[in-house]
Amino acid sequence: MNRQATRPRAEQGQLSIVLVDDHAIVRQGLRSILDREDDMRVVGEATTAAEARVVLDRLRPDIVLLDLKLGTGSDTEGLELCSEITANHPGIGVLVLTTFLDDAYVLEAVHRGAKGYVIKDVDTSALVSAIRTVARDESAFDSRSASVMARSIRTAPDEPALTEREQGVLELLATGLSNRVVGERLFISETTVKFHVRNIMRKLGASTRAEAVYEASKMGLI
Amino acid sequence: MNRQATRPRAEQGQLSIVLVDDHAIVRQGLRSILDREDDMRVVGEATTAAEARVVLDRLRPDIVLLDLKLGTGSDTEGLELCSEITANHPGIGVLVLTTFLDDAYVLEAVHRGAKGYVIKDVDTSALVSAIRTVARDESAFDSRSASVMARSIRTAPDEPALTEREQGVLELLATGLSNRVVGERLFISETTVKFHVRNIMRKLGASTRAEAVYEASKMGLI
DNA sequence: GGGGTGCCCGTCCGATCGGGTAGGTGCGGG
DNA sequence: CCCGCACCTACCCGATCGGACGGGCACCCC
Repeated sequence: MNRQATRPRAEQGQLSIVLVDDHAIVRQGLRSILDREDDMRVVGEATTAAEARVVLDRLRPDIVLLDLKLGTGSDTEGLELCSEITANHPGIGVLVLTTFLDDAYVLEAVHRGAKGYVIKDVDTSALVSAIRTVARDESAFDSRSASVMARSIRTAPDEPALTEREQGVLELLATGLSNRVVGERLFISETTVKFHVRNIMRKLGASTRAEAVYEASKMGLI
Repeated sequence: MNRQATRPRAEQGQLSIVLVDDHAIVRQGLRSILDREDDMRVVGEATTAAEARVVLDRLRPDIVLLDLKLGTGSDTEGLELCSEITANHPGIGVLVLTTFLDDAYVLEAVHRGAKGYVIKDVDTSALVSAIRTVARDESAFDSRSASVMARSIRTAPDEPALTEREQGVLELLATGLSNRVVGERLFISETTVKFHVRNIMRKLGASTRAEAVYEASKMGLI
């Protein structure tokens, strides 16, 4: 561990990689795995989005392995970082690496320019092969991610996007409040609440509020 | 990596450890971290509950680091394994290691004899210290886990346990079916469905079916 | 045998939901 | 300037829910 890493880029032919993950255990695991590959070199690590911005700006690696769930903060922190990287550093290939498969997240990550999406429970050879794929500027999605995308394309054309108001109504719905009480909380009439509830159910493809809550919960909206 | 590990037990004074986790990355990370500690030695690994049974039976380590989420199968696989280990191998200290904090899981793990509960995003020193704590046969819970337990003690005396029937009703509830239709699906009368729904709501502390679905979703029941 | 629990069923009723109709406002982009 | 969109409101109505009574049967454990 006494190697110097002063140079921003790895040697010729080597892929420089930065790890962004708040789990020390995972970072250590990735390091161990990647250090065994002759053509790869982990040149930096970051544990938060803020730290990642600094590190990436300075090191400009070929690849960044990005965990979308960063810390306990906002769930979109990792996604926003993903957008930023692809916008500001087109040369950096973003390979998203998460713990489990979340349909909404896969799609969001793709929209935001991730070149690959890998679940952490892949074996090590699949991971390094995904990295090489992204390094060739191709897309790397494991079979499960791919099926998620395929499914979403044929089932959900676009719009599960709830408006701000609907989101607020939805959150109160989940706590078991009636339309009338939700209206009182949000200072709107019961009629309006019903209006929003119906729109929520329509957008989520649910036929009752209970199902809407279930779908929203699955999609991570609440 | 060419060391032999033929002997089931580590040398005198060393803690023998077995890793049970389906993520290769995590296992590798744990190995790297623990191998740096002079008094610890990773003597085996397992990726599934079945594999773990064999490995633990043969190696009988001092400590097992157990990820509760094993594979894509049943969510209770890890918990059941936890029970088995504490029942069949009282000498093995179970330190549960999961990706994120799930209130219900922490409690379940404790009930089933886990001596410690650590979230994967702790830093490495906290992890090794937790291992040493468990090795001394003390309890090791990080502050967040401890607060979950404290909270559950004062808010939920015991019984979120749903009966099999209630579980079935709950799952259909989440799909937005009415009491009548749920009854048709389960070949019971609508009245009986209402009976179960009310019991579900009571057990989950919910006042409507929507809230019940939300709570159940949070608790990982559906 | 009593007591606990899971499971099953019924009737009654007021409150609420789901869905339809009809409108209005404000704000931004083509 | 008009269109779309988010947001708000009102009336109506049948279906459903949530909760309150009442009952039953089978099981296991003390």
